[in-house]
Amino acid sequence: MPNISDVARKAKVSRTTVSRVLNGKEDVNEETRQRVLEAIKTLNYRPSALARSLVKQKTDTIGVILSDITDPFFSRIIQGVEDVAHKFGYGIVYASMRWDPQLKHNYVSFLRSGRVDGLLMMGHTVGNEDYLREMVEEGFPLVLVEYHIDNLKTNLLSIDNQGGGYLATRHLLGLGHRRVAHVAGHKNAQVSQERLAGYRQALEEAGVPYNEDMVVYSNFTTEGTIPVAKKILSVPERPTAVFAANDLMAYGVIHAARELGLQVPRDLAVVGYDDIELAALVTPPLTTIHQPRYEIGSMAAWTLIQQIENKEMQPTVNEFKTSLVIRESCGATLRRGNQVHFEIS
Amino acid sequence: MPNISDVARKAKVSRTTVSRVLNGKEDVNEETRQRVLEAIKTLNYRPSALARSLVKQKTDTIGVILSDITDPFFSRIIQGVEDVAHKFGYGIVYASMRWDPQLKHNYVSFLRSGRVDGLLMMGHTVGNEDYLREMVEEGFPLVLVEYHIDNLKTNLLSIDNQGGGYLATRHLLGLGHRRVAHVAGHKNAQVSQERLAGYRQALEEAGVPYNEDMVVYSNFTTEGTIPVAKKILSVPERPTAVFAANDLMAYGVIHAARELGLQVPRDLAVVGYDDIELAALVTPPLTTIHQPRYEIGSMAAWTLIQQIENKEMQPTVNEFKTSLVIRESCGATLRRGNQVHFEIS
DNA sequence: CTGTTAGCGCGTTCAA
DNA sequence: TTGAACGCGCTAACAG
Repeated sequence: MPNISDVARKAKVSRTTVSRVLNGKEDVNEETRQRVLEAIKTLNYRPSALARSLVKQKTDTIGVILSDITDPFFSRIIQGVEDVAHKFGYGIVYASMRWDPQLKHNYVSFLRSGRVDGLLMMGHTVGNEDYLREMVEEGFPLVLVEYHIDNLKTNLLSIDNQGGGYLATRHLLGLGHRRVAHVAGHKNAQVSQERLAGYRQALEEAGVPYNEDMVVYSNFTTEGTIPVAKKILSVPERPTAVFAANDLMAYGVIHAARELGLQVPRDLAVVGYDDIELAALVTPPLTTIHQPRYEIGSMAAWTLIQQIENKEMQPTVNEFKTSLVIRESCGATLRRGNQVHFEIS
Repeated sequence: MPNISDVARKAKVSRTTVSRVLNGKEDVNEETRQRVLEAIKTLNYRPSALARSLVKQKTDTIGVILSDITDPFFSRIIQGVEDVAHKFGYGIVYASMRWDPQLKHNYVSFLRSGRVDGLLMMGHTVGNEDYLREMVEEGFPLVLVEYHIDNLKTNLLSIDNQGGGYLATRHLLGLGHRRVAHVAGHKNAQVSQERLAGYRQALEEAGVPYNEDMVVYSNFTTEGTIPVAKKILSVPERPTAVFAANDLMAYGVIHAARELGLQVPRDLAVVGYDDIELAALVTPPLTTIHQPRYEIGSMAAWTLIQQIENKEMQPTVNEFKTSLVIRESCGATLRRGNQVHFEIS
């Protein structure tokens, strides 16, 4: 790979001049500029982003660290992030930490040691994260999505997870169910706790005692959910409804139910969470909690870029609301004709 | 952010010595080492990966460029890539080019200008890609997945797409179908052409004339497929079977069919491609073409790392086979009891 | 065992 | 309009 000196030599100018045409400065004689351009072309020269970043202390890149890059929940969020980032001239690099706090920490160090101008983190685990505090104190641009840390003054986009869990559970209770189970997400994921809290809130409001045998933790995947779903559906007093903390797990529940000879929604009502694209399109179409994912992604990217380009900016906090989307997996729409009173959500 | 000189000053040694303890060299007095370590800790010093990469001409990072990071097809591949890369001490950065050749080109330039040691590319578009030729000629480590370019001597992992298309179509023909439609993928994706060729091959073999009205192009997404699927299912002599070039589009077909009052598999047989995780788990379970995705991903990463660490290596070519997974979306298993002769695949 | 010197590839003064 | 000199933060070669 040729470097800027090779070009300078070939064009018979100084490296400084090459640098000037590279960066589109005006004060270069048109003739020399052409000479330089030609040299660049014949040498097939490409400036080193590395060296450039080193001297400018700027990479024009943002890093996105997420819990699991294969989770469809992130798909629309990522689109939002990309659209905004590209518009502002930033590239994006992703890192997938696969719910491993150690791997997450590694990636944070990896990326912030000069590789990116700022970090967007989403899909978090609960744990010791003093290093995030340090980052914030040092002024490293950071945006967290769905991740509240006490006394941490940084940009935060939160989604009303408790509200979502509440909506989902209330819907099931409103349909007359009393034995409502909950399949929670990753035990050390913050959203799991919040959605569970919403579930409990709805139960309490309806006067249904909380029974911890009705709650199982899973891992946000369909495959991982099938066995635990089978277990919870095999107890003597089996639940008649399940609220799953994401759509993938909801399909795990549905699949498990089918293997046990139960039909959804006839024998079991199921509500999911996330409203992934497929939720509307497969059978049964899933009743689920919708989140404005594209908006979350674009807002997150915008916030991060603002902080990168304006270090003085005060941290912002945005809360996004969720909504219930009623489809067919809990029988509400089917019953609409004759049992409207069941549907109160 | 403190730098290595700050540490050196604090520990009252030279920068070189700091560098030595940083890189775990043995020839450092234990006492000085401790002094340095302490200085590092109190200053909260973190070495700049940027500067280090600049001097070592090595980033310990591989870049992965893919067509659409939100496509579940990539999920297991990515897991394979990550497992291998981490084992060898490499980080990974992803870029999603969203089927935009220009964006792809941009990301290639972006990443190879010193940001990564090698590039893994998958999910390709057909187009002018002389820049890939240049990369290969310059010896830049490169692995292509499912992307054949004439006379390009680089590492290639190919999957037998034509064979997969053939398997899928033959299965439908073997079940007695004669009006078999095909929903192809992105028009400028290479895999689309190959799977289409397999479709035609099977038709020809069965003596069924090729009818181009039976082929529509879509974009590998469920949403994008619903309208075109509706169109192809609304012709007077409507198809009784559809081979879709990926599973997401197969679900688009199924959804469209349902909206038209057709039941799958009773009124329409559908075969997908990819065998994404959800394919086995939603209703109807999808008959589809399986590809060894985890193996593809791990092999791709391994090959790339080999080339990075051993520049003399000869390019390797690996071809992976596909297989047909029979589930319920084309009625084969349902008929097994009484019409076994239909099933020849 | 430790320090000095040189250089990775570039951008940015400041003079000329 | 151009170039020399310096520095970004780090590692490597060579002395001592």
